[in-house]
Amino acid sequence: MTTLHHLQSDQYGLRLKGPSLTARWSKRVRCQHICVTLLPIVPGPNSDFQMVFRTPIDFVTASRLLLPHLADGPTVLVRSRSPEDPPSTCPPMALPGLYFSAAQIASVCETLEETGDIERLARFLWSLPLTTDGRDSISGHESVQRARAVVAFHTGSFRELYHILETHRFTRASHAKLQAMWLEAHYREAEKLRGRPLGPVDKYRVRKKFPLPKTIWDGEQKTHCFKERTRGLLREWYLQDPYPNPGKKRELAHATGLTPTQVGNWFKNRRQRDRAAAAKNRLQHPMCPDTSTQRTDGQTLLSVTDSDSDLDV
DNA sequence: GACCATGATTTATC
DNA sequence: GATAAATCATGGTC
Repeated sequence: MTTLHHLQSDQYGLRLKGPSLTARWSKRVRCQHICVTLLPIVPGPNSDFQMVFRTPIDFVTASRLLLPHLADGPTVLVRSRSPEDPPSTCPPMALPGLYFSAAQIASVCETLEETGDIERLARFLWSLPLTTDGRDSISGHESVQRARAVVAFHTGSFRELYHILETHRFTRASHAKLQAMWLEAHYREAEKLRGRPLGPVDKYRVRKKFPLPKTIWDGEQKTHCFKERTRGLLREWYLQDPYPNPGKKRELAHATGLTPTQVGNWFKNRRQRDRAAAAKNRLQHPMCPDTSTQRTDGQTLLSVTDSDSDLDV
């Protein structure tokens, strides 16, 4: 788990200081648990004991709750630093009773987001310093902003969600999830406004009304129609044989720049719509002879109707 | 808002 | 695996 790795690699040597007790904390990861041992440096009535935490957030929460009771005086926890890790390169974040770097906070956010425990994620975010302008090292971290967006979405704070998504640039890896949240939030608001579930067309209009912000969209657009030259080639081949074999499909795919699947879809749709058009034609003109012909292999081959040839396929 | 065209997907059948 | 049928998703027009 990423977070555990970060915590482990950071080699916490937390020191608990108080008038009557100085204890050194060591931490090791045991399976999926964080195991923390309190080792009194000054011999006294306090014996060694261990605390085991399931997740980093448990570790954080428990530290905040328990440590003040372990010292007589005000508790100060500091991260031990190696000489090559001067404080200026990694300013610690002042959680009450505990310091974490921005990277560590981001890791906790990622872990909680992965586990889906939004309530705990919300509590963790709430415990962070109040800086939301994105200029500090915490808010500048994508994982933290994504976590804030997730929490805003799940709590129905859609205004906040939109603000986060519109004012922070996210990497491509986050786009799919954030786009889904953006759309779903707008769908829910529209549903609430209309008092009924949205149909596909309603959703389409919502999407048009609230296009994805550039911060969560790379600008790539799916093509709605193939190029005219491509469609011309497909039409020609279809007239020759509406049931191309895999070899022909590959050949046509190469010629058009489409994938064989796209070629297959096109022929599939074309046959289906030709049949529908022919059926409709028969209903409207029952006396007219059937325009379908038979393939040499016995399957029905539908001719291209007048209306079909007018279609810009 | 209704409707259409079109590419993609899903489901059932052979 | 290929196909038919139904359906969804999207872009567009009126």
